[in-house]
Amino acid sequence: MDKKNHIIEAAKGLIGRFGFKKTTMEDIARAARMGKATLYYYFKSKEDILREIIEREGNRLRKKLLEAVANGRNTREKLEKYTFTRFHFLRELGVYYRTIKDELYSHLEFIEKERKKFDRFDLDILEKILKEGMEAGEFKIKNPRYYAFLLLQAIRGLEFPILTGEALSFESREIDLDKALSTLLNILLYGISRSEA
Amino acid sequence: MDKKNHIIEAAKGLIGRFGFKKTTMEDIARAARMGKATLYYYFKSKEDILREIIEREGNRLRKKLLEAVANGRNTREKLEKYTFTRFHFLRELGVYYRTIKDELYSHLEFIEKERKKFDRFDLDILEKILKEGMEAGEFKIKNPRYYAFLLLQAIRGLEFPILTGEALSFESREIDLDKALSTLLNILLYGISRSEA
DNA sequence: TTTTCGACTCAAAAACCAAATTAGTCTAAA
DNA sequence: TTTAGACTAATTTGGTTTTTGAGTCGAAAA
Repeated sequence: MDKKNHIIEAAKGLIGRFGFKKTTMEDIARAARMGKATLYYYFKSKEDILREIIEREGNRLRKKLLEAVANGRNTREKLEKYTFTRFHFLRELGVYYRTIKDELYSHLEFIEKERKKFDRFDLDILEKILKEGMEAGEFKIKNPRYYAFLLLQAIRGLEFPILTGEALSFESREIDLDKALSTLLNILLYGISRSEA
Repeated sequence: MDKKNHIIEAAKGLIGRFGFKKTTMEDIARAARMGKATLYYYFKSKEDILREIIEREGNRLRKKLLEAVANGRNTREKLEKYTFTRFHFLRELGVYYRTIKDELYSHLEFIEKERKKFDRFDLDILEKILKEGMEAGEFKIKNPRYYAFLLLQAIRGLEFPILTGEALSFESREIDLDKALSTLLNILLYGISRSEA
């Protein structure tokens, strides 16, 4: 298990720097100071190593998100902590995500699977936040899961440029994303009319 | 000028069906029933034909959008007409856009230019809608252009899947985008709390 | 028994080259 | 002013060889 971690760490570094295709099994073996065949004792394929890395990163982010949300006192705070956490994690992972995305023309099924898992998680957590808001009497909506979905897409509209590596710019200045996110939350919660009240 | 239109139409059909690279100048010449050299009398290069097509489509969309918005009686209606028009145009153009995007690994500068032109246009029109809303006493915000920007990004979050060709799905059912867009506008205008009032 | 490795295979990718296409030009004629 | 046929130079294609790298195996070390 400890060895497995060791391999994962080595692989993560290399893949992050050079991309998945450019990183060879020999490279990983060398970085982990062991023979190539040994890797196959712990992992059944090169793809399997990537699968594990992605799975772990996913779990790490989910854990972070749950912790972040737990600390919020009301809907506003929870949403803010949620989006910020998500956001900084994505930024941190950005390069990684992109190199992999670019290389894997053919999207691997486990990446697709992880993406779906995350979609569900996002919806679950947002739905929960909305339901708690309703219980606290903050507002009343009929279909919280549908609302969660719309919120999620709206938020993604802002974070999308990060994933593609473009800068989000407004009036040709690069934008402060935390601030933008915060204002967007205000709009979503209170509406344009009341968002500055 | 009429000949130019004729060429553009021929080219548009072919490029739409087979993509930009697969369509040869001879193909276009044949479809327009003229010699290849004639094309070069009207256009300085193959790229130049594409440039003109894109520019024209852009103008057509902008015109449609202006018309749509002009018919709205209040902010809500204007935004709805705006987003719906945008949206259906994008869907119609989807295939076109995608084949070109896929082929032009290297993004051409005139496409980038058109994209920027559109960004500005979007901001301008949304800002105008918001300002008119303020004048009508519907709401009061400090920085309408910044708000226009946030609105735009939020809306893009919903329409993005169209551009990439994915279906936007919620709970594994494909979603009615007009309806989703409409609800999102409610949220943006009135806030979650009041969006169902 | 569990773990590691060097040496091997084979499928896929890179490198290479020749042949064919095709964007763009030119000259001349309608 | 507009059109076209013949031409060129650059790019793309298709087919071949070479190299690389994922994955296996059997033996040895721990």
